Amino acid sequence: MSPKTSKQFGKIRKEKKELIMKASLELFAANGFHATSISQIAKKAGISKGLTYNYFESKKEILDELIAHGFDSIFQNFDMNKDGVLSDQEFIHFIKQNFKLLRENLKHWKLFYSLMLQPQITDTFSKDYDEKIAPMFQVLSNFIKAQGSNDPDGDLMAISAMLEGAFLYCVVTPDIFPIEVMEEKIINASFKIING
Amino acid sequence: MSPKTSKQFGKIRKEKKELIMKASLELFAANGFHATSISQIAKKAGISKGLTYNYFESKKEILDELIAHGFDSIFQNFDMNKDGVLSDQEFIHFIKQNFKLLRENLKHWKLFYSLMLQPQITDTFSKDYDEKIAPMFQVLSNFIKAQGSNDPDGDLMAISAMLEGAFLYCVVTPDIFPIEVMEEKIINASFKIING
Amino acid sequence: MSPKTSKQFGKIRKEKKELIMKASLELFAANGFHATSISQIAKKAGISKGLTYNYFESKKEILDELIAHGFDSIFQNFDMNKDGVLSDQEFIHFIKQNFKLLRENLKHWKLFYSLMLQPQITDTFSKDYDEKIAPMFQVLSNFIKAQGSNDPDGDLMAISAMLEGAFLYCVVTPDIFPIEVMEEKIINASFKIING
Amino acid sequence: MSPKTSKQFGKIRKEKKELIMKASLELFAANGFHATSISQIAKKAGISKGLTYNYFESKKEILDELIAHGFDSIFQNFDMNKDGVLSDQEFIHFIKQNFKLLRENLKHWKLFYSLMLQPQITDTFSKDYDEKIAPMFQVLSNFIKAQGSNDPDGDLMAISAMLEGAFLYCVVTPDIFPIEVMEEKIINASFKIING
DNA sequence: GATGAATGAGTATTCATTCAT
DNA sequence: CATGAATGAATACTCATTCAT
Repeated sequence: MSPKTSKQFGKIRKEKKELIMKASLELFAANGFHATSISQIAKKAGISKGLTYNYFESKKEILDELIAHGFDSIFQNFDMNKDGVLSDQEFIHFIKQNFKLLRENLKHWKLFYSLMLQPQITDTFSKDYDEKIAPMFQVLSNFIKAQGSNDPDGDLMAISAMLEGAFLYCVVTPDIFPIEVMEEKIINASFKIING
Repeated sequence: MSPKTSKQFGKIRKEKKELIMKASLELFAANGFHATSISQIAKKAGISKGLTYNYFESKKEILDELIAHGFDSIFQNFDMNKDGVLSDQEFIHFIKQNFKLLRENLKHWKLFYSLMLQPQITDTFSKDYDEKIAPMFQVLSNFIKAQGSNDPDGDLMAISAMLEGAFLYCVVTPDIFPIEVMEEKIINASFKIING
Repeated sequence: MSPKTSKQFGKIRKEKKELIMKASLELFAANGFHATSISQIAKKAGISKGLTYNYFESKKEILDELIAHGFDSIFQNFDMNKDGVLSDQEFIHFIKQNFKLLRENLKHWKLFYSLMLQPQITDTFSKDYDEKIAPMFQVLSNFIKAQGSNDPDGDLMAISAMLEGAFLYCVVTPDIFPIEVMEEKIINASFKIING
Repeated sequence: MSPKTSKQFGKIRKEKKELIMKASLELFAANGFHATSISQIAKKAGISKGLTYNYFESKKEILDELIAHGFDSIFQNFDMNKDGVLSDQEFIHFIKQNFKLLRENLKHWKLFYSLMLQPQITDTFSKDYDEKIAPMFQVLSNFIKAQGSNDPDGDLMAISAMLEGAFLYCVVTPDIFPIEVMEEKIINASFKIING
């Protein structure tokens, strides 16, 4: 007879919101933002269209929260040794860690890549992304220099491109490129580039 | 008032069609397929909405022809030495040739990349792309083996990823990464990987 | 923990209901019936949406009760001398009394006027309004005749229109037309019309 | 076989636009702006919902054009003797002219009155209305002063209110108040007020 | 009595596509 | 070949109302 406590309501809100975001992420990643309708999201989440708007102001806001949340879940484990110098073993672990995060957030990465190619959707996104990814470059740069490369900038460019391309392959054709093998080859190639 | 010859008509048709495709490519590359309307295309091409349907069955068909045409213009210059073996100089030229094609067709590439990430748009596209790109892999593979690499498959993977990533950088942030420099570094890194 | 008496409950009910009606009146008067949502009303009244339906069957019913209640609060002080004859002083007092009621119920009047112009909202409203307002006409009519007007019906028409227009001005542009001045001029003009 | 000329298209556009505005005016006047849906407008105009947007950017734009057009059709015949002085006959004619315009544009007036009471709909509207109506006050003011009234400002106030109220009666209950009679009584009363 | 999550029908608006001329 | 008026289905979003707790 008593009304629900605000704690109960909070729990419901949290769970339902996650449900909607999960459904949205899958659809956005699979079909793109524009091609995904609120109806589809609601259907996939098993709720009514109207309820979506009890939790999000707009379709765009779902995307924004998804991006913010994606960033967090990807980059929260990403802060070791940012400014220091990595040993060979630590570098290897660093790359493996990145691939691990990729594997665990494949859909987020797919979403990010597709947003990159349609920058008008989220103008703020690019900036955030650049800021978040910059430390990664810094780690790489430090390592390359510490290894005594004779062209640190060039090597950084090549290795970054290689990583980006490897990620893209994993995202687009995860079943063709075995991520574990890719991972190992990328690590080996990195050392060859630096020490070559 | 002399009636136009069918040859003249053919020429007009061809030119109008190219006009529409040019407008579409720019809009699709800039804003994405879904976010681009037939009205925008017609306006940009300087024709009426209705006329568009005189040349294309649907919006989707414009995209399909754009993809097909993009493939052609990219890969038509891509058939030298497919099955043979490249010298170092020829390999360098081959990579440079690829970057040249990229530079000249930046919008097509942007479109391709965004389509890659939304495969449902053109299911046939992926297959075509794979078929078209396969010879490139073959050329790379041949070269790597001829260079005496001790892990040809691994090196191919790494170099492919590096190229793909380099292309992606050039497409997404053409003003940040100077393509010419990128080109040189990629070539150098390739040799290091193979010979390292 | 003693259970509330039914009397206490009744008091709570009454107060909550008045709270809702007060909030509704302000919003309806300011923004119109259609442009006002139950959410807004509930928020303004500091209660939940659902509770509104514990006191009113529907949004429409709030309006209906508001109208009924508005009539009451306006016309309850309005029954002196209905059938009798007014002296000059009493007539003046009568007009002043009307302006006083107007001033005290400006929002009700604004609501009434806007409803008048959208009769479909409350079909019953017009009839009620006519019935309620009829005695006022009667008082005016009696006074005009007693004053020896040579065109009682015409004068009634003119004075009624003048009062209605004055009320409208006061409702729509209360800051432009000083009600007190308006009041005085209307009274003077009435005598001029009757005695002219 | 030949395409429609731009002249033909212009004619179609003009006629269709008027059709939509006519339907909209009737519905807005009868039911109010908010309570009228685009579906209703399209249905009444005998066209599809979509076509409405070929002619108007939004529902609000229909209202705006309706207001602008209403002003024009009401006030275009309204510029005689604005700054001069009216004889008795000219004053009578002036009032009659106003009632004539009212009769011919009853729906526009109804719309205007209902907008007045929901000022948030068109903030610009009030200002325009005030500017347009000001000359009318000027004409009245000039006449009253020329007649030698001993309280010109007060008389202007009373007469303005009387006119406004008369208009409101005509708009709201056109079948109860015979406009012609009203007209005559208003004129008489005006003279009584001024000369009283 | 009180809450706010949930629903579903409704609203304005967009847009690919058709068609008469 | 060329036009743009016209359609209708789809889309994002709103809101009165219900209901489990």
